[in-house]
Amino acid sequence: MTEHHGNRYGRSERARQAVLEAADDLLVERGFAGVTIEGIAARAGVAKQTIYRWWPSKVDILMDAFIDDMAQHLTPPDHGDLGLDLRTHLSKLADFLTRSDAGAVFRALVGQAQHDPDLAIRLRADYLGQQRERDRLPLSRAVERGELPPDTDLDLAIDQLVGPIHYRVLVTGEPVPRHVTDALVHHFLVQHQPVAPSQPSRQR
Amino acid sequence: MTEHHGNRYGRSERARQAVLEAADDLLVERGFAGVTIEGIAARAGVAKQTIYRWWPSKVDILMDAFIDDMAQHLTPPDHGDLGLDLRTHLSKLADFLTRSDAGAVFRALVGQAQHDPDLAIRLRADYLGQQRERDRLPLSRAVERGELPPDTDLDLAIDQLVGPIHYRVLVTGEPVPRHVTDALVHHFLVQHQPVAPSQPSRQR
Amino acid sequence: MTEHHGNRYGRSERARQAVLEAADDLLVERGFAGVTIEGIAARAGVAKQTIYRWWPSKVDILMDAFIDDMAQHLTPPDHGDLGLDLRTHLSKLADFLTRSDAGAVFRALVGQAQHDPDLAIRLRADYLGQQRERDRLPLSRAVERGELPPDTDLDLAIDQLVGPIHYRVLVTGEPVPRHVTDALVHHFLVQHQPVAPSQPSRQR
Amino acid sequence: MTEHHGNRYGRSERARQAVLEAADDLLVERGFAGVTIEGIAARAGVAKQTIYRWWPSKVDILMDAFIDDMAQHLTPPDHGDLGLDLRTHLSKLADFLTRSDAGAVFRALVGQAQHDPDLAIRLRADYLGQQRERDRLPLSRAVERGELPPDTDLDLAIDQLVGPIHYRVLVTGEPVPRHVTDALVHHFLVQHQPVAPSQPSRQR
DNA sequence: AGATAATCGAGACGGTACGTCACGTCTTCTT
DNA sequence: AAGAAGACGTGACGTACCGTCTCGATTATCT
Repeated sequence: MTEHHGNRYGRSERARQAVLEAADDLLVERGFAGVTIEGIAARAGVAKQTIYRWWPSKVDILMDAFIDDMAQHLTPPDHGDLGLDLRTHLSKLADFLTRSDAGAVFRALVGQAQHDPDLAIRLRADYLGQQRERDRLPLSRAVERGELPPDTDLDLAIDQLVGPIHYRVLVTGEPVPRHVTDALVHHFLVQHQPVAPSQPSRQR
Repeated sequence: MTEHHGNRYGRSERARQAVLEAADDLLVERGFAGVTIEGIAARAGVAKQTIYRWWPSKVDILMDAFIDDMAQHLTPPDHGDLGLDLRTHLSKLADFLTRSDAGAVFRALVGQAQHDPDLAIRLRADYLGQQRERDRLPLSRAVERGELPPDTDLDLAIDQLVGPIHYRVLVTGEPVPRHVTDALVHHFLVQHQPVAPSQPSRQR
Repeated sequence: MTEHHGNRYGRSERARQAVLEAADDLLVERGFAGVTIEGIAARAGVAKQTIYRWWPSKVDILMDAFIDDMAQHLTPPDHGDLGLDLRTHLSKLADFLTRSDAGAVFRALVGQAQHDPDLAIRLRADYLGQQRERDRLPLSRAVERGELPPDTDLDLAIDQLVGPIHYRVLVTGEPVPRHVTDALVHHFLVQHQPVAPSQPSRQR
Repeated sequence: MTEHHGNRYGRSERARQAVLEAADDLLVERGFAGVTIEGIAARAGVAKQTIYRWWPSKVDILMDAFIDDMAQHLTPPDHGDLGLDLRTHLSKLADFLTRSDAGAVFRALVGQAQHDPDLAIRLRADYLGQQRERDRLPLSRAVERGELPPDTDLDLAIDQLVGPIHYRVLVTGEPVPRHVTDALVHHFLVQHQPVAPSQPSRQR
């Protein structure tokens, strides 16, 4: 890819990358209010018009940055054991939400989505759909393996597993340590485990 | 209360009410971005300085408006039965979050809190603490009645019950119908019911 | 006059002066294209909005500055002698147009008026009318004194006297030295002097 | 001339014409400020780069358009009579300045020249020099015929004749009807007519 | 019965960021 | 080589609100 300043046959990849990085950096450094089009343009060494040419608003920039970051993340493992898979997945999810830069962008986007129905729709279309697919994987595999009954309501199950984590992150602000995610998985398994009366031990 | 333009010994209640109502109206009519100090002042027939004298920022105005609205809401009932209490409470909570004007203000405040750590702190101090007390009531009463074991982790229980509801409201945007809240309560009860090994049926 | 930052009972005189001076300075230093609202605001230490509050455009600022500068200028003398009055007046006019800062502003305004009919109208209303009155004074006094016939077309006379000066200044760019203005006056007097056939000398 | 999009051996005459016409049209339709390179390019169906390749600025385009229009205009007639020649010439000049499209372009260029010394120089080099030659013709012929004394200052004479017309057009905005140009000629002839003491009538 | 001082309305002020327009330069592909 | 197309960095435009300030009017209490 040759360096150029743009022409009709394609936009400048250099400008695109610089904008996404600048937006990401500004969000982490100064918070959502500190992300301004002018600030991004100045930090990225890019013209405001170039930003407006390709992104309708600053949240679209953050969305692009977020999608780029998320490309390969949060795909749950497959150990062939529901409990282990879930514990690993939820723990990673909690870490992502509370500790990573991408998680900070996600929180900002979800926050802004409360004020902006269009953003909410795009966020669901561009990210949450895929994420829900990933969240569903360990469960559907468990159904196939017979670990879960075939009539299990997987959507409700996902809400039960990831809902409390998001609630802590977005509402109460409490941390989500490992023992919390493990406890969520434990209670979930209790609900659905075929009750085998004579073997009471089902803890990991 | 007589109309007046200021006096030496106290603020104008009329101005306070007008500001809170204007802020509320603007939020509902034009969304969070449409709530501006200048807009509130103009609609309330109040000087900007009067607003700045009494509120540090527009979110404080919304918070005041919200607290006023919430004064007596969402106190869970006491039927003496954990399942019934929880089903009623969660259903009301879901309605509040998804359907009421106050719920719209709450969603806006939670959204803004993602960008504004100070607001997050105030929101927890001024509202969430009380709300969590109310959420805890049915559970603590159940412990006293012996419906739940005394070592139950009530905080985790609350997260399990209200977390999925908030997750739907704030993140996925899906509705929270009655059968969802009932299912949440059902699964919660299954987890904590003293396991009676020889009677596998545990559906209500 | 107490220093203040503006209130409903009057604008800031300090800001007004600073804006007019900044505009004047920028015109002289960088030319008309160098006069920008942002530049004026920056140099005057004033907010752009303050400029837009009081002036519709940059030419209005220059007009104000010009009117201020012109308040007491170019009033022709009264020596009781038409030739002397006119020679003095035209010479001062030429100096004003070619050498003074105010003249530079005038040339810029006349230039812009070629592109902007509204400005042309305002320029005539706010300045040229008064200036024409001043130009007319020596002539009307001469009529009263009997130096000029009472049916003299004074408007045409003014055009004949000041027209060539403006032509040089605005069109050909040639200088307008004293001998040129004197020659204009001389020829004008020749035209209108009552022809006394037997006394050919009529030069001063 | 075949339609083409560039070739190796010379510029596109089609593009040149389209640019000049577009510039002219925009000036007449939207005024000087409405003439932009981007607007010309769009209307002419020409790339911006093509314009920049051949003209340094938009005023150069207007200048080209103006010179094209002016090729054969305003050459004064030769009736062998100074008064008649001048009356005809000045009347045509006034019409050109006040009524023609080319006159509108000329006024715009003179206006812009007040802000742009480079343009002023080019305008004088490319147009005013030739025009001054044309203005001088009737006078120099009159000198040759003996109608004017050989020591007449022709430059001053031209300024006296065309100066007031330009003054009205550029400064006061008054119309320049026939009787005004005739009066200018009349007064000019009075100045220079050899004084014949015994015949006072010298009106045309 | 005033006098008085905090509060009120109004709105001008110095700022920041917005989103748009046109500039003049560039790169690419076509003719 | 010249042209059409259009992306690029640049800078000014005019607008919307921000939070601060000053002003004159209002009015409940205190002298």
